[in-house]
Amino acid sequence: MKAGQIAKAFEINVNTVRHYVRMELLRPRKDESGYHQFGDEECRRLRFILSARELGFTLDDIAQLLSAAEDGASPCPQARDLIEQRLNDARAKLASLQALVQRMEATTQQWRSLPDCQPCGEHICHLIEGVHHEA
Amino acid sequence: MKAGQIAKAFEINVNTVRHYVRMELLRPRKDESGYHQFGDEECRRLRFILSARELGFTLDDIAQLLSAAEDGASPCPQARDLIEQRLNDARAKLASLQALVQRMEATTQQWRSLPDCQPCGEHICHLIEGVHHEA
DNA sequence: CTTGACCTGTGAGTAGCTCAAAGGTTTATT
DNA sequence: AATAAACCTTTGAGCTACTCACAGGTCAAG
Repeated sequence: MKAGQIAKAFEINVNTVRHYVRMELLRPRKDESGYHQFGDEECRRLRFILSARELGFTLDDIAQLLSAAEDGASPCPQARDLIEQRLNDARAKLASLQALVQRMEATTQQWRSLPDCQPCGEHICHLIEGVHHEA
Repeated sequence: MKAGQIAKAFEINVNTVRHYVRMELLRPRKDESGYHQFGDEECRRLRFILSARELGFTLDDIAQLLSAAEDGASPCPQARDLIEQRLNDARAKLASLQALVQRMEATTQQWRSLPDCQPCGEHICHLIEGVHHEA
């Protein structure tokens, strides 16, 4: 299997495959003419990579897990640790994103009843700066 | 006002100020010895930038809005358009992040009742690959 | 024997900072 | 003064996970 073929098999961009090769998450052999040869082992690794990615592991995490597994160790304890961290990260991101969406929704809502402003030398955009002409 | 002072005044990292200068969102004059001079106009711009950032505008959006305002036009119509787009983007991100967090939560939950696995030549990590030995 | 479809490695672009390095200026202390 | 501390400047690079462009090699079909 060459790069394009494994990419098609897993339905991912061939550049993603090459990216993983560059990062050394995948380490295919090469044939005489310099083409990568993806065998069963590489398919196994790629399947693992994609599953882990789905679960929010970073590529760096994945590299660690793969490297543990290569050393014959169980990657599970690390996986349990790492997913906790990623889950915390994700929850934090989620919270700030939720707050952002709420701010944006409230803002667009408000803007519907406000007129456009003209540059006045004081502010650049009343809407954005939240300056509501009172009185 | 020099870079460090305006940064402190707005409670942001001085490197962020410099970043905005580099992007030309801020364009302070320079004194004889090459130091940036942030005056009222730059404070106004920075206040605007930070407000817009809070509302989810990209720095690129902000550059457009500033440039419109500089041309004497009202940035409001653009702002209304752009925030719709950013809101759509944010909602999409939010949805996929929510899905991720749910996947992660369900997964960590499941993992609590599953033992660590050993490398078996078939899979790299049963936990991650979701292979549950059935029967 | 040429065209087209692959393949390779490398460099750069994406967003918004953040930090480091190398060097100039100003201020405070001795 | 001299010197050191605390600023300032520009520039380049690092972060994440790709994605694309480019230059050039390989291979199968017509």
